[in-house]
Amino acid sequence: MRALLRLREQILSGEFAPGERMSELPLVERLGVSRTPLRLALAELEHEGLLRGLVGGGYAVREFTQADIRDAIELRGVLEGTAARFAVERRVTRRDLRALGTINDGIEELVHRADYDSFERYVDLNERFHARLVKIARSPMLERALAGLVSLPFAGPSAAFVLSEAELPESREILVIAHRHHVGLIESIERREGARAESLAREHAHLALTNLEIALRHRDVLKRMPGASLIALPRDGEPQHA
Amino acid sequence: MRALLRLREQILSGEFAPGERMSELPLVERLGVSRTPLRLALAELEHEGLLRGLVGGGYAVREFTQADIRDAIELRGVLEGTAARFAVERRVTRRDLRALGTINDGIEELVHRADYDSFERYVDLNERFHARLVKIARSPMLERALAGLVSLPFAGPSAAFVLSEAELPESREILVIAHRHHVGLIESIERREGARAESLAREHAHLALTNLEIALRHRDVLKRMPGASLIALPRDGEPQHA
DNA sequence: GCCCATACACTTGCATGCAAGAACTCCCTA
DNA sequence: TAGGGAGTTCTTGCATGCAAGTGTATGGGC
Repeated sequence: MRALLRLREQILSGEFAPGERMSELPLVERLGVSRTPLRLALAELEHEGLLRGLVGGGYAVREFTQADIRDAIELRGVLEGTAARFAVERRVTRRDLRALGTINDGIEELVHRADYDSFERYVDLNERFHARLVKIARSPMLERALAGLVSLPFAGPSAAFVLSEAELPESREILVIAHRHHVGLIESIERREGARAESLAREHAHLALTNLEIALRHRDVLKRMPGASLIALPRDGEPQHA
Repeated sequence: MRALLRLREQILSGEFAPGERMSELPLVERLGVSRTPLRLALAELEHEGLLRGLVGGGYAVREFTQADIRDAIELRGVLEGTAARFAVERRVTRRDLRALGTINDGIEELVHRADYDSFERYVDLNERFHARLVKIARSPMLERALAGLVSLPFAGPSAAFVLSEAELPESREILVIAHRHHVGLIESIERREGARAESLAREHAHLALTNLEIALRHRDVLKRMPGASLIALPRDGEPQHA
């Protein structure tokens, strides 16, 4: 377990160049564990998507294009939209809706604050809102599919909120809009409006995409995002095909 | 690798009771491999969804409810629908469309035949159609998400076609309808009708669900499906909550 | 007779040693 | 000088031995 945690941390902090082969022996002395747990950790991280297997055995850090990130976020929207629709179709309880409402009330209080503690609490509440939304869909399969997506460092529901920490002017508005999306989601689920709930969840994810595109224009901000070194940034003047 | 293949095969053929602890030492002599590759295989199968980790370490064969299976198939529809929409939005090439058409023409020829060889060819062509559909979405993230789903034994695009092999009267009609769905999918993608393409793919997956529900009424047929022993069948007179 | 404590056995997790395979380099030959 | 072959080294994959933790069973004490 130690091997997994330390290795993931080192990968996300950019200590390995994407694409280069990660030989086991150097990693053994770097992480202070034996090859057996290391191999397990490498296999685990391949499943998470952070590593990719090489042809002759061995692994390399995976590199993500901006298109990959866009797709991952959009797919999260698609799956969370399905979660919202499932919640509607499966008669969510009032208790679940109240829980969502309470979390979102907590978010509302924080939207207009600017200190770092508030930011941390915001991220925590936001994660809990999204986790609860998936939970009320009552679908282990859906939970599994979403878990496979948000294991990617930039695909989670709060990944792009490095912006508000950075106090960019756009970030405040985005928090307001995100809160409004949450309100609409609760409302549409309560009224059994499945199609609206699904679209809203998709649009909500697109907000993260907007967030990300702002971050990509402020690369100093992007650097704070864990796993930023895994993103293939196009060299200036070399447009990346969408 | 040997360990992984043999273990998966034995699980799918029902040689382990769902829920019971799979100790390593008995598996070692059963599979004829050492504990090291065995542990890797166990971890791999946990990721595939066939095993679940137990609290104090160790694994058990996972049991799937009918609701799980329904959800997995519906999620495949959601993701393949997204693939179809991506294909539209990303300007699929004529070459890709031709390839889909060619595969589907091959399917049309087989729909009205009844021999076993034709069944095998049908399954092969069907798999290729779905694989190509995902490919033309040009999204590695989407491919990954779908791969995580269809690793489940009953969620793949051809899993429920044990029916037509069994020559049930309903199965012939279902093949005709499935072929028509494929035609509609190609058409809508060609005409850049993203919403229609997405809905059609979803409806197409629902056909597999219909298929499965027929199979659940003919349990002798269900038995032919690999991994059937992992399905929690409700005891008669004990309705399963949907 | 019942409950608690201790000891034993079984389980998983880790480390190390070994073998097989592939790639790279160096040398020899054409 | 260039190409091929052989040797060496580095790589991953597998097996086994060992230790630590947990659960259970048995015995002793209250």
